Amino acid sequence: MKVLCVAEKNSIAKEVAKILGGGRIQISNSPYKYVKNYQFTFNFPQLGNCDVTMTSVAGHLSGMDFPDAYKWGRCSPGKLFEAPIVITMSDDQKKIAQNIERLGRTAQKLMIWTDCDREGEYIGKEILDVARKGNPNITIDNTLRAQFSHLERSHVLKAAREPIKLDQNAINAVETRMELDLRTGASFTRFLCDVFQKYKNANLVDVVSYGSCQFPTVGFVVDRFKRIKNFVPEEFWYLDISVRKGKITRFTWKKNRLFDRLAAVVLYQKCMENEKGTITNIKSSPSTKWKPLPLTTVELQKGCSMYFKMSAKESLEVAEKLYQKGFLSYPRTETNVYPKTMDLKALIDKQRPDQVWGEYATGLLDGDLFDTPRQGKKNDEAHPPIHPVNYLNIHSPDATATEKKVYEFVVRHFLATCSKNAKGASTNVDLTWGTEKFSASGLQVLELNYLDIYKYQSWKSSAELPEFTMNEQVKINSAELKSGKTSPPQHITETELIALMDANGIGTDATIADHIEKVCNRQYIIKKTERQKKFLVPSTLGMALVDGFEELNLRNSLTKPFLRKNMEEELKAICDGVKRKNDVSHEMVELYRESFALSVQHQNVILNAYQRYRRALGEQIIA
DNA sequence: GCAAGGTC
Repeated sequence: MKVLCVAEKNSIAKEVAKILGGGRIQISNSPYKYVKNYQFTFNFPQLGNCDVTMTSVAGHLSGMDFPDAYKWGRCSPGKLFEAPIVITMSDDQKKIAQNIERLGRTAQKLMIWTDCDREGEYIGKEILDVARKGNPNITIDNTLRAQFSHLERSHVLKAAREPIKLDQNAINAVETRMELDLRTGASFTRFLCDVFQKYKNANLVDVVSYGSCQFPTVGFVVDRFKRIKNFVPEEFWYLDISVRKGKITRFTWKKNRLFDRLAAVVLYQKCMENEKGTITNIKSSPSTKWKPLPLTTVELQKGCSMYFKMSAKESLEVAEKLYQKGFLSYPRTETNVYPKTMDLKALIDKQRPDQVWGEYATGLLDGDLFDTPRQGKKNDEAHPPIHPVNYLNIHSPDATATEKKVYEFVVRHFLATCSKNAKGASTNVDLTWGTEKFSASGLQVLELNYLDIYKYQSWKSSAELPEFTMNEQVKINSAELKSGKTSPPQHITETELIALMDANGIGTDATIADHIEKVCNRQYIIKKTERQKKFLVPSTLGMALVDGFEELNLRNSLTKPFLRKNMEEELKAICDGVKRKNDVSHEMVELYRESFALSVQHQNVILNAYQRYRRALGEQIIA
């Protein structure tokens, strides 16, 4: 029997073929240069000895679009909520499809090896539809679906031997997402371009696009910017006291601060009637600084943005190159727990030759410094956390500067996850003076452990506290009533933006960087550097869009993350079989249609917001 | 000239 296996990308096809084929594989080219065909034999329990061709696609095999009659300018944008949708293929996708169709003609069975996530399930359906064109005997019911989450040998063999079926619910969920994103994205984008037409002619704005991820992204940046702009500093008062015992120790007020000056003055005067205070509690406890969790895409991007000032897009691109060259594992992952089968020590072993961290790696293996990694709670069931798979000598001139940084970061992070937590001892002393309570704390770092390799973080001992005893009467050395002012929040950094998007389900690990880049290109937000600090601010247009849409008071805000989150929940309901695709699609389309109608009706509100900001230009730092 | 999601 002939079996056609299709993976989501060539790298998976290659690895799976290597495992199933057991070394006897024939490789041939396909019409598309990134896809190869691997031929071998394998004994499937239900099918017996089979001639297998393993190939792949390269992500989605098709896209969605509107028919010609609904192209830009040929219909009013609102029509797109009910327009028919056609499946389209790019030239590259056609080449890939051609390969599968041809291979399908001679195959009796199709086995899907796409990633085990929602999109993977849909890609599986795309593959099935193409293979069916070559061979009508192939149906969704007789198509096999391999279930695997990583490429460990026994796991892959089990996946080949115990296939299941494609999950129609997951396929429906993705179809719903694609349809909604297309209808809402295209309709609002065309509408907004019309609204801003006269500014486009003046070259002030380019395409004014709407996307269910773009707007909330801009919304986060605008939100922070406004909080800074609208910030009013408030004066506060606090007691600042010190005690002398051998040396001077400062104590902080448990009330922290008061915004009522008179109340603070009264308390201060009451306390000043006492010359001494009493030590009411002494507590020493071990203190731990936790090592990092295994590395996800989002954490990689946050780290590279924070420590190397790299953009999210850039760090992912670099990690991808390192993955293609075989140095790093697959860099798009949500998983922050290592699979049980992963041989951590073998991976550490590969880092021994390094002139900088080789000694540390050796210490982990030969000493007693190795410690079981922490286990995060996220698992995408498709890819392990990012880790080095092969040694790269970054001290040689071959690698680029950014490759060196990213590789070193991944290695140090990986070694840190396999190290012990940092340990310290903290002491807390409570003091009562008159009616008020104060405290002082000291930290002694005892063992740096992972911090020896994870140079991006630090943990320092504070000045040691004197030896106080319980109920000890101590003389107050100094006592002052001081005042200060609250300060505004800082401008949002790309790191924070990534974290906000991740936490609110805006985009995926693979697309968050793309969305940030897109809203930069659309000139909704601007990257700024001041005093060597990089941050993001909204542009005039970005501010106006967020303000304008907020002023419309839509039932479901387009600039906040809730709508997208809502859609995510609806998609999950489809996956779980709780809701039907058509119902969700219909409900959501109606919801957007209502917002769209109001936006069209009150488009002057959006335009006014823009004109208002343009007039205010000059004294603003926004462009 | 439109979306977001895959991947090279």
